[in-house]
Amino acid sequence: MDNSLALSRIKETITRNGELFDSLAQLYKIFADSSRVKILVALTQSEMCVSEISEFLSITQSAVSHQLRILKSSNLVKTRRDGKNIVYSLTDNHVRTIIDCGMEHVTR
Amino acid sequence: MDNSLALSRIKETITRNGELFDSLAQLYKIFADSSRVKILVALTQSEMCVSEISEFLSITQSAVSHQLRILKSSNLVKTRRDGKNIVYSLTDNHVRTIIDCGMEHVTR
DNA sequence: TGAACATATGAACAACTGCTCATATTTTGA
DNA sequence: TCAAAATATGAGCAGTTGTTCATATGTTCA
Repeated sequence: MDNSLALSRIKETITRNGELFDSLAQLYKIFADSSRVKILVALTQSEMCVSEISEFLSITQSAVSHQLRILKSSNLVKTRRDGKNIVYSLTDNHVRTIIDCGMEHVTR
Repeated sequence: MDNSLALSRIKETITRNGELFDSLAQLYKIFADSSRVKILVALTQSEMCVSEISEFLSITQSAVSHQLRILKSSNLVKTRRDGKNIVYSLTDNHVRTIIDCGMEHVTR
């Protein structure tokens, strides 16, 4: 059987949409770190500030802050000020969906 | 408002299920590379052998082979021999689901 | 059998990542 | 107004990752 026609169509798809798949990999890169995943999972439960997050991650406040900056610049979380605290929360429900989706695979 | 009770429950959840979230991050790490994503997307369309994959990725055959080894050892793809060729295909539909899920976010 | 083809493997390297430490910035409340 | 508290930022570093090059392994078919 000759499937070279199908293959060239696939090749075309991958080549033409290359940047799209780059963004996809870029998105997954954000979820590809244990600290960030835990932060995001926690935020699916409740908004919280940096020091609260630091409490259950065994990394410094500085490290948490660095990670939150990555999450914010990727538009996965947003902030609001509450006195001395900066309160972080998820921007939308996409994060929840993506985590649930991966969880389904991990716990299968 | 005092939400310290809720917070300690979240902290408990994150701490107790730490390894689970580690695996989740580990899973996403596999999707966090442009070459691997493109390989997986291609395989959602059709099974194919190493040289065919090399054709539409701008990396060497060796690099493709290295990536396929990662995908195989993570159980995302399986192989069968067909003469001189090793044909790769997805082990199940989880991969498709995860890609679709991320795609939804990227193309929104 | 042996040359040609397809794939796998190992070493080496540059680029990237996540962390800590030190310090800067911003806000509160006495 | 100023010390204390909360967060952000930058430099530096060790560990990881994706690639290439060279080469090994395995398969076909003349």
